[in-house]
Amino acid sequence: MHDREMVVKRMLYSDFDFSSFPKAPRSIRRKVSSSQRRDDVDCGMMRAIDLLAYVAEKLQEEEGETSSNSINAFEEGYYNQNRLAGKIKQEHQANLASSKSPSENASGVSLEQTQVSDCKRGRGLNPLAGCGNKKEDCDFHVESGGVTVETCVVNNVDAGLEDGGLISLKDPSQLHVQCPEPVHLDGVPNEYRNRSKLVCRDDDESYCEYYKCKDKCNKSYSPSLTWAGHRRAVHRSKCFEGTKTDGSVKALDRKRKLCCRYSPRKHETLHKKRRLSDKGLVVNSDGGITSESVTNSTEKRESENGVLSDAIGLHSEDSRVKFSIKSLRIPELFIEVPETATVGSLKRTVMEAVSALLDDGISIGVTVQGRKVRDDNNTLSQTGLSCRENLGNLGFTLEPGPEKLGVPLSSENPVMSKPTDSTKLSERYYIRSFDLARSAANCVENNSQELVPYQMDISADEQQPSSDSRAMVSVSALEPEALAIVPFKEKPKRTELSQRRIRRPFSVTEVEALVNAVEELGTGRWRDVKLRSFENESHRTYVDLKDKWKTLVHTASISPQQRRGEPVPQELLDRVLASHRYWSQHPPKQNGKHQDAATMVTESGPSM
DNA sequence: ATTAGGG
DNA sequence: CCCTAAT
Repeated sequence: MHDREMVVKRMLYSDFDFSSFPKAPRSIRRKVSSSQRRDDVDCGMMRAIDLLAYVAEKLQEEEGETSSNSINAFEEGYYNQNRLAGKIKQEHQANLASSKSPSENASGVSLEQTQVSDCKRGRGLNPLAGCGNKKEDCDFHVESGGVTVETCVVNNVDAGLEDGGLISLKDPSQLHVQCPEPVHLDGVPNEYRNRSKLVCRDDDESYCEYYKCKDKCNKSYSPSLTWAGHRRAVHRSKCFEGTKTDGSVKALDRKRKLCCRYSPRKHETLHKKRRLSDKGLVVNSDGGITSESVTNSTEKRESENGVLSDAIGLHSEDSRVKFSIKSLRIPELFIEVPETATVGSLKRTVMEAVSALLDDGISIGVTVQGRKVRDDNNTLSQTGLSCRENLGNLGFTLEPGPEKLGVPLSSENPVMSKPTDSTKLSERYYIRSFDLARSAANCVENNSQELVPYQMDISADEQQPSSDSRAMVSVSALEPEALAIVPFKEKPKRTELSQRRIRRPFSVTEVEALVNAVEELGTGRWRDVKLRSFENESHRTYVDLKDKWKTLVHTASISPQQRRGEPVPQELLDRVLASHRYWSQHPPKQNGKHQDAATMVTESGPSM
């Protein structure tokens, strides 16, 4: 209840005077039962928005008489009329008081519900329908972002206009409407606020602006709560406690995440830099608020989302490795809750999920160069973590405790099975594996205060704005009892076992060494190349060398203008092409003596 | 474990 | 760089 009140209050922090709106008779309004209104809440919202559209139009007409610029008539009309504020708040709170239970939430429309439902409504609706207005063909767009307040107002408006009670106007100038501010969750950047305006255009070339909500963002997931690890089932029954009716956690594959996400947008470099390290809990209302939206208010998110933060600080001397862990995160956490869930319950769901994870015990994995170090007996230097050679590539992962692995879900808790589908019971369900967490550690070279960029910071530049590896909360419109687990269908793309390695561009020196080796050994002997010229560079695998050669050949084949990155001397590129050409015609003999560079150059002819 | 090639 | 198939 408190949560809902809070939401509503936030919705209503701009007041709306309702006194000038004629109301339908009480008898009519009373006909709308609580359940009806809940079921028809979307319609109610839209009708209210319709009303607002009409009001806006009227205001616009008013404005149009004195100003030719009517673009923002709607908003201006709202903002210029302040004196009738207040009453709607009382009405809305009254509605709250009359709602029977928090779960019904008939009038306390949640943020999620608002946005999703408005998304559903989408465009193409006639905002004037139901208002008795003659206008037609309004292009009515609703895009996600901030329809919240309208909805809130809508309920009140709706209450007054049930049964299509005729209004919203002998003298439109008497209308005094204050435009409610859109309600946004913390961290939503301005771009979404800016784009969240709704444009209502009619045939008169005049239009007003509302808030928009994209209708393509309707995808919802079946509520479920699952936990995953290593292709083996990991069920945390604790996660269900208190969440099985209103929330869920599910691991999803990365592709699925994209379904309800805004198309990527460019962000400032600063945001890019921070993207990965700042990623955290994100509220996603089916396209409304996405993870990449949360790129500001860093400090706050640090405290909110750093599940384990400021964990370790180590110092070093001599040959010791020193590093610090800024934070440990749980980025791949998926949570689904019904759209009727309140923000408060959403928070609780996340909290329970995280708590369950921690309470059930986790183990720490160590990755070096993105590769898991399995042998606990290895020394850091043995794992290639000599700071002299490897800078900033020590990583940690949070994993489920080993005792949690290998448990098929079918033998678990009945909650885990779909209660309505007995055939499913016989299937073996697995919870998708996913990155429970990962972190980057700073490895500082001995005798140096120079910090190596965080792995995440570096890779952030490589990431698209809608990059993965973040927690996301989506909202589902499905029934709470549709609790389901995720059948294991496919191998997860990447788990903590195989974190992507940091990108480390080859230096010219390395390129030269590579060219020298290939000239001598030929292509196809990458292991030998590795051993010959890169044995001490543990982060360069023979596959890396092979790949680099491939890109070198490509680079040498394109025009200099098309090349990127640190320029490779043309002389080297020429040698690359020469070697490539030569070894294409002279496959290195297996176990045979290798051709040396002199021979190659000779046989390549004068064109070299 | 290596190599080759597509992504 | 990653992933996978083929050796």
